[in-house]
Amino acid sequence: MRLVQNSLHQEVAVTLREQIFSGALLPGNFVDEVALCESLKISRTPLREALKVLTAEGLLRHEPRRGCFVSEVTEQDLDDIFPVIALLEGRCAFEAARNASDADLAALRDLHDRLKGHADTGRIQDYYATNLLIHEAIIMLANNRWLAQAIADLRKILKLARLQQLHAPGRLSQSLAEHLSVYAALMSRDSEGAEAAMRTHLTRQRDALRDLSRHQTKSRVAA
Amino acid sequence: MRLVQNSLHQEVAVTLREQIFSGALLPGNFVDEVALCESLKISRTPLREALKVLTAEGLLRHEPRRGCFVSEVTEQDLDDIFPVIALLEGRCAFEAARNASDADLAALRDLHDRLKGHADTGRIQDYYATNLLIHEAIIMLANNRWLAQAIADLRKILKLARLQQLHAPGRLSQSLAEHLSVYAALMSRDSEGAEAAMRTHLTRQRDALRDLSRHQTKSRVAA
DNA sequence: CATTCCATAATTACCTGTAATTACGGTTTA
DNA sequence: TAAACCGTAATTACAGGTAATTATGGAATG
Repeated sequence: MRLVQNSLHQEVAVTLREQIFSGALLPGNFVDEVALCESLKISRTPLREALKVLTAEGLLRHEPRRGCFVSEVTEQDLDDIFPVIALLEGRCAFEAARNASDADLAALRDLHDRLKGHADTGRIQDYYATNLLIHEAIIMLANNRWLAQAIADLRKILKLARLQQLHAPGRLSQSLAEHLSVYAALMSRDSEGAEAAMRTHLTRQRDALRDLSRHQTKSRVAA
Repeated sequence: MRLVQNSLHQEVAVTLREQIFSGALLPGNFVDEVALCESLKISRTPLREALKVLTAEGLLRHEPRRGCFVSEVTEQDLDDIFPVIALLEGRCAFEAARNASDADLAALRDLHDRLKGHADTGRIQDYYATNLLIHEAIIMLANNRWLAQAIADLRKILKLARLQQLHAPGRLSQSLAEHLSVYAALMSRDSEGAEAAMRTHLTRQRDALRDLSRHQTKSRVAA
């Protein structure tokens, strides 16, 4: 019997990711090693190892002899990332349409019912949580480890960007309709239709974000 | 003026990658920390930091309290990875057809001339080197940092797998024809044609490798 | 004879000290 | 007054030591 306790640097990496995604460490911020060591009550070695890992993931940027900074995501990055995710998740939808069992489709149906419920009642947080579950379910159904990995890598960066953004107001009903379109294609085992619908969904999501950020910028300038 | 000397762990990471890709460290092999420290004449800290980075990249697998091992790539991995690269590099070709300047196309023409030369004279090593240059050129022309990053991540794993494989004998002329097909589409600014041709090229490459590995396995069993 | 247990050796993981580099503040100088 | 220079403080990077876990080999036991 082997009871492998994870390395400390792995747990520290998890903690750091949480701190970044929760906004405790903001994009552009300097990562203070000694302060983190004290707050986490660990020594510098495992922390520094975790920093190397997060840097390799793209969440941090490392400047030799100067330290680590939380990565900043530009509009250009989003313009680059979204088409790639659309491509990759589109492929997931394509494969999912072929692989999904009846039970899988039933589970998806349940998720979409909940999604519609959240959209109708306007619960944005719940909507996004369920939305994420659906995306993850479809990614799982594609049953391709490396496809999933590539998407996860990019989604990490998107998650960073989301900290700098507001949520679009009228986006929910549009997003729901797009999701139902993907779902309908999956139900009828239309792989190409599912792929196209998923691409459309993610492309529109980028469009919505872009409109929003334009508005944000304008109000900032106005204020 | 700032003269930033790279961190030691970064240089060690580069060295380790070279050792892996050159076959000095083979897939499945245990990575002996103390032995590497002595051969590289460094202490354990920067080496261990580099190991964390390579692990995050997927080149190494880390088992807590047991050490690091060079990743092994299965046929299933290849079946998963190639379609994704085909998708991503297909997109690169699509964008390249739109972005390429006349000078870019001229440079590509030169590369393809050399590719043909190597194919005609049967210089496999040179062929693969030039082949790689063409792929990289098209990736650069797509001008999408994250698309390039995703491809680079996956190609690292492919490079690992290539150590375990032979080269297909009659593949060169077929590969050349596929490349010329991509090139022709780029020349005529046919983005969708370029995308489709690049996908075909990478799909066929997987097919060729699969046939080869079947043959390898059979001869191993026979021997 | 196989299996379990224990002690020892080897190795990983973590901590801390030292060296090296950078940032900062005050002083001097043009 | 502004700019450049130098000394000090702070911080990163590397090295080596200590603790903790795992692997190994031999002895004891069923």
